[in-house]
Order: sequence, then structure tokens, then C-alpha cells
Amino acid sequence: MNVHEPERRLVTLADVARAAGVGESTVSRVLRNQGSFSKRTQDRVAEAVARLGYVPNRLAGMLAGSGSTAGAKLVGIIIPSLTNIVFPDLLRGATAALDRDGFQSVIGVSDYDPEREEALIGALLSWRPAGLIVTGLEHRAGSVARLRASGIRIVEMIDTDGTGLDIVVGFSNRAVGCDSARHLIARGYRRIGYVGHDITLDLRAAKRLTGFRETLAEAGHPLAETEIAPGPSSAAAGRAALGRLLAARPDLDAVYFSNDDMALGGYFHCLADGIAVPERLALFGFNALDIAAAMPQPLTTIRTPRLEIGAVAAERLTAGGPAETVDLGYELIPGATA
Amino acid sequence: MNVHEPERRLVTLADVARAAGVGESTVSRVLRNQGSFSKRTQDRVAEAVARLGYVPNRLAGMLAGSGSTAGAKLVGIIIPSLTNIVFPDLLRGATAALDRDGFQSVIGVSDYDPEREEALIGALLSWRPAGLIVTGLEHRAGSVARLRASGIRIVEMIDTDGTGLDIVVGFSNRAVGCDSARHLIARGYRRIGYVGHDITLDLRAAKRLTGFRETLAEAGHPLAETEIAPGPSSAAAGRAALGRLLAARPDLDAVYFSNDDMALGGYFHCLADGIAVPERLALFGFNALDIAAAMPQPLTTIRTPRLEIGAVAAERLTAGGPAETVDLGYELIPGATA
DNA sequence: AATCAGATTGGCAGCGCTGCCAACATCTGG
DNA sequence: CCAGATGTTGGCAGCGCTGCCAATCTGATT
Repeated sequence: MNVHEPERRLVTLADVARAAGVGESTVSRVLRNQGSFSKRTQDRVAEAVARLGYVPNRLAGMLAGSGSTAGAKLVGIIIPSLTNIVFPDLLRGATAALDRDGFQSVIGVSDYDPEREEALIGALLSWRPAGLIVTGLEHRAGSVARLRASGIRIVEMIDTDGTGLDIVVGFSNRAVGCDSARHLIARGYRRIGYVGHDITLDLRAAKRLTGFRETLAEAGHPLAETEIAPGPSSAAAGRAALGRLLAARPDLDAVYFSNDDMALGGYFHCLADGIAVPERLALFGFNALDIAAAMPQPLTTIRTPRLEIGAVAAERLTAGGPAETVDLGYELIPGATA
Repeated sequence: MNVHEPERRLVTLADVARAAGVGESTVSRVLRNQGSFSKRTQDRVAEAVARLGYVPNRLAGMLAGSGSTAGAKLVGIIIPSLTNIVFPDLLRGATAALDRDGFQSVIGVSDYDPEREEALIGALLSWRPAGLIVTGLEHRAGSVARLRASGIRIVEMIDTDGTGLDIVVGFSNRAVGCDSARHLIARGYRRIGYVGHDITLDLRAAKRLTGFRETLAEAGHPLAETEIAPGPSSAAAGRAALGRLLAARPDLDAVYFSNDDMALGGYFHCLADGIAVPERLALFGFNALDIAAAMPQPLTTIRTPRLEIGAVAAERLTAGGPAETVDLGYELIPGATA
């Protein structure tokens, strides 16, 4: 497979043109189904392409096409993580929409590191994409400078709490926190705690917590206690953290989790310790994971339109509309745990 | 942000050269830190780059560099899904290793569709990558033809049960099935059932089932019953499917699941129905999800070296060794459910 | 039969960068 | 002071494709 005849040159468009007995530009037009050409020409080109096994070189195509109206059918996407299923979902939504419009995407994963995000922005811009989709509204000064200087469309997705550079697609994490608090208060819970993962990295989780905390305070039942697990969110972290939280405050009657992974861990802790949910302790999550819905008692959580956010981000990016913020909202799923 | 001075041309290498008062090739050498140049030149180039905000055009770079020894520092990766956390994990492992070697990656998601895989292979090859990482050993004839004709290194990952085109990195899914069966038999389970998702799409799951079934038969306790949920794996599907399986065969004492997602759903079914695990019914999964380890009773499952598979796949691809199969093995995690 | 709009086609100059090579510059030792 | 080795540097031809434009062909019309 890998030991080939010495550097066999790959088939080029010129080879196809020669084989089909037509000009290069004719082949190019046929292949892109653009401009006009006769049925006969089309067949001959198709035959030559098949016979020679021609694969277009997109690198060359994009280079040549750059600067023109058509431009590069390419967008870059930067997400902070692949571990949390949320981001693959955003990716799915975006790439599906992008595919439909004939766009390719190049993906970067920042690991929640703003510095790495800046480096990735540079790396993705060097592909000369038509646009860039990034996560969240907070970026280093250098990142913002690069994005601005690039002159391309930018979509910041997921979060609408703040000012965007260009297009923003998402929902208000702050409002999610507020609504979550209101729900718990309305259900009669009064001694409420919080279990989260590293908030300095996941700024959206921090915003939810802020909204949550403020609403509780306004209601006259301030957040009783918080427990932050180091590192990224996971069921194991949630389970351990809820244990610690309850050890410190056995009197809590409800706990708000930074997301469903953590909440699932919390639920497991309750099962293991024989804590009745929601009678003795109510649990509230975030993100409506599939798994959370399959639990014996469906988790009370917030469903966010992840696929839709990705899709709308992609559409707005390629559509060429004005700079604006699109709030796609969210939905509270009552469940059985709070 | 998006309304710029009419088509401001982006800064090119030539602009930098002019600004720094040196030749283009000199700037190119400095930027790639290749060849020799004086400290003074380096500083002047660095200054010009910073002042003009130059971003190299990788498209042009790769085009120009193609055909040479250095070649394109790019690899394509095709995975069947983003929904199952397994594949983002493989991606993480691969991209981490790739980054280290200065490679970029372009990703394609086939949705378990062989036809789409073939299309993706074409799309990725058009980037003229140095190599391609695909999932599994089974591909359409057209896909194989394209891969062979490409002349680049190919890695097929995850599965070692069969013949690869070039490099293969993974483990034996068949052996996983066999070992899972042996474990259950050794623990004294006799009336064993299977709950899976769509096997026609997920060929690796099918191989595990084959190994599992054969080993049970050899042990004299053939697989009692199978229940296949339509669609992809999920906790909800696993929960529902286990319900159906037990309705048909209430006498089962153990169930093997196509993966941990499904098993988790099965566990939830047991919790909801008050079925004692593992006394009344034992559960056995596959893939060692984080969540499964956080359950009140850790799931008995198989840990697969996902990150490592991705990493080794990337390393082998770029290293230039011989075509061979690398079996990275797996590990049975005893857990408490079987 | 001549004319004309529209369809079809080919030639060729780039797109921005890298590889190659020749041209210098600088440094050794004899 | 010079040949030879080593270190630096710039010029320029592509890489494979697309955009543009002029050339050619077609059929219909007058």
C-alpha cells in the first residue's frame, strides 16, 4: 500500500483535459457544474475523470478562487472540548447545515484554554475560511484583534449574555440560572445548594450560577452552600461533590448542578446512600442529556437547542445578514427529580 | 465588523518581505524556521509580521510544498458518529498526537453510512492529505479503490478482526465478545440474553456479538435470546429493549449489552422495576464510560484504550513504518453488576 | 445567404507560497 | 592576500486550479 512506484504524479485537471480532448477551463466548468457546456462535452469529461481516477485538488481550487465573489467554501469552527457531548452536538448541527450549502469545515478544540483558542484562531485563519464559528463571548485581546483583522464573518455561539463581535447565536445562560432558581423556589425548596465543576474555565456555567444565585437571593432564600469539583464535569465528579456538599450541609433540600453529567453523578450518590429523590433532596441539572431522560426518575433539567444553535450559526455565517444576536431560547423539562 | 473597506486585500508574504526589506524566500525561511538566516533578519521579519498582522496562507503553502519531501502536513480523519462519546475520544487522541507533530487534521463524519464514507473519502482526499485515518475494516469497493489509488498512508482504527489496507490499530472486537461470555459463564450465569442497537450499521458490535455467541455455545449455554433496538445506541433504547427482552424471557439471569450506553439504560430499567442487580439479573456492558463507573454499582464492562488508539493511529500514520496491525488490547473491568 | 444573439469553448494570467539555484558575504587557513 | 568552505540571501519557476476574455460555433431570423 505504501511502497509505490517512485513518486507517481497524481492526475491533474490538465491530464483530464488532454484525455477528454477539451480545454482545462471546460473541464473545470463541467466539474463545478457552472457556466455552460454541451451534453457531449460533459460525458467526455465524466468518462475521462472516471478512467483516470481524477480527484480535484481543493487546495489549488481554493487558492485560485480566493479573492473572487465565490471565494472559499470553508469555515472554521472552534469548540472548547469534545468530552462534553454538548460540543459534538453543536458540531453536528453546524456541519449538517454547512454540508448542505457545500461548505467544508475545519475544526479546532481549545480545551477551554483561551491561549490555545488564540493559537487556534491563527491556525484556522490561515486556511482563509469564509467565516469562523467560535464558542462563547469571552476571548483574549489577541484573539479579538485577530478576528477583527481577519475581515471575515464571525459567529459566537451558545452564549448571549454579553456583547458579540458580529453574529451571536445561543441563549442566555444567566436566564437559565434564574429560571432554574424560580422553579425550585416555586416547588417549595428553600435550603438550596450548588454543585459545579471548574467555573474559571467554563464561563457559561459561571453565568448560570450567577443568575441562579441572584434569583434565590431576591426570593429571600439565598444559596446555602456551593461545592466546586476541580477539573471538568463528569458523573464521578458530581457524585463525589454532592457527597462533600451534603456532609457540610445535611439540611439541604435541593441541589442545582452545573450540568446533567454532574447531576447524574449526584443522582447516583442519592441512590447509593438511600437518599429519597426528590422527597428528601431535589436535583436540578442542565442540558437535557439523553441519558438523563432514561433514568428511573427523569432528571429535571433544561433542554438547550444544541443542534439548532449549530445549524443557525452555520446558516447565519454563510447567509451574509447583518450583525445581530439570535436568541434560540431553551426549555425547562420538569422531570421527576425536582 | 462585517462591513469593510471594499475588498481590502489581505497581507501577503510579499508585503512582509517589502516591509522588512528582504526577499520573499527569506521571509518564508524565517517563518518556517528552516534553512539559515541571521538574527538581524529574523528580527526584522518578526517586526514586519507583527506590524502588518500577517497571517500565512496555508492553502498556498501546501500547494507550493506539495510534491516535495516535506509535503502536506495534513491528515484526514473519518469517524462514523459524534453522538457516541467513543469517537470524540478517538479524535482527541489522534489530534493530540497530530498537533505534536505539527499536523493539521480535517474531519469527516459518516453517520455509519458506507456510501457517505465513500463520498467523504473523496472529499478528504481532495485536500491532498499525507494520510487518512478511517474507522473499521469494512468499506465499499469504491472506497477501497479510492484509498488505494490515493497512494497515501491509511490507518484503519478500532477493529483488528479482518484484513487491513495498510496500518490497522485497535483491538479484537470478537475477542471482547468471547471474554465477556467467559466472564459471565465463569460467574455462573447460564441463561444469558443480548440487548443491542442496529447491528447492520455498527459492524464492530456485530463482531462482539458473534464472539460472544460462539463462546457461549461452546460452553454449552447458548445465547438464550436477543433484542435489537432500531437506531443508534442510547440509554433510552437500552432501557426499552431490556424491558422487551425480559418480557419475552423472564428467566434470564444475565444480559450482555452492545455498549455501556445501552447497559446504563438496562440498569435504569432494573432500578425502575426493582430487579436486583446482579442477584436477579447480571448486566455486562462495553466501553467503560465514565458514567458507568460512577453508578451506585459500577458497571461490569470492557475498557478500551480509545485515546491510545487515536494516538497510535496518528503516530503510525506519520512515522512511515511498515504496513502492520497493532493490537492495543482491552481490559475487563469487573464492576459490581456481573 | 447574411446577420446576430446566445451557447460553447480554450488560452492564459494569476492566487500566495515554497523549492531550487545562483549570487554574495564572511570566515579559515596557508 | 587568495582559494575554499560556510553562511545568507534574492529571484523566479512552478504547485493545480479558477476567472476572465476572446474566439468559435449554433441556430434562428431577415
